[in-house]
Amino acid sequence: MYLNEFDATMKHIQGKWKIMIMYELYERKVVRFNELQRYIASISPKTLTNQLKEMEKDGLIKRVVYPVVPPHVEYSLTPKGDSLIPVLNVICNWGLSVIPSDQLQRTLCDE
Amino acid sequence: MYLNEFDATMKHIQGKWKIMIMYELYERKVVRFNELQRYIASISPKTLTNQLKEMEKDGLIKRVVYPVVPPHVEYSLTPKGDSLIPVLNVICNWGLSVIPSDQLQRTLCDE
DNA sequence: CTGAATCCCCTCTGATACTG
DNA sequence: CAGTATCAGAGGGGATTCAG
Repeated sequence: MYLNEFDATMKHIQGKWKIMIMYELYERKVVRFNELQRYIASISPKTLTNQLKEMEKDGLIKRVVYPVVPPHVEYSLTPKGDSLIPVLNVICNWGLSVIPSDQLQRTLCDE
Repeated sequence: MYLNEFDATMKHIQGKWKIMIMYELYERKVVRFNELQRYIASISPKTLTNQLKEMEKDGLIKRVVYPVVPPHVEYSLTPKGDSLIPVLNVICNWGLSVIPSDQLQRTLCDE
């Protein structure tokens, strides 16, 4: 089977919210579960959990649990997650070139 | 909503076989339906049709019909499709960096 | 040869309620 | 606060058959 590398990358970024999660972690460095849920307005806790678990398993993000009450969990990008950011920018910039400018609302490219 | 550009690009490359189709068209320049079906061994005609239609609608590929019997249809990349190739290479190369080298069978990156 | 039509399955995601 | 449990829906893709 061909295209292993392509699929390898795609597996990391497939998932409706992963890029948005990456973006939030990239911007804010350290974010809690509840914050992600608020920033990404329409995501359900179940889906957020799923995406975070996959990303953690893929080595893109780090999950740190503080054993306190109430629970406190922090998510952040790993170096591997950081290394994916430039790739996302390339993807984003190509998209920029194919969207009619009057449909652009806000760009995250090159931020 | 954010991330318009990213989603715009992703819409173009999402679909289980689109990258493989892109790759075949990039390598062979002009390919017929039946050839694609053979090159991409396990794709069903229905799925192949779907992917080609979407890609044509997205402007990535060009479809030329010769009104003869039996039918003769040729597919090729458009300039827009060509412009996506470097993006695919970036994606592919990142994947190359995260796959253990002993799992690599064949690379399409930088070809 | 190039698809279209049909049926089936399966994964992903959403909505909601609940727990330690 | 940070999830888990459960139910449900939509869409993508596979297998097969048929048509112009």
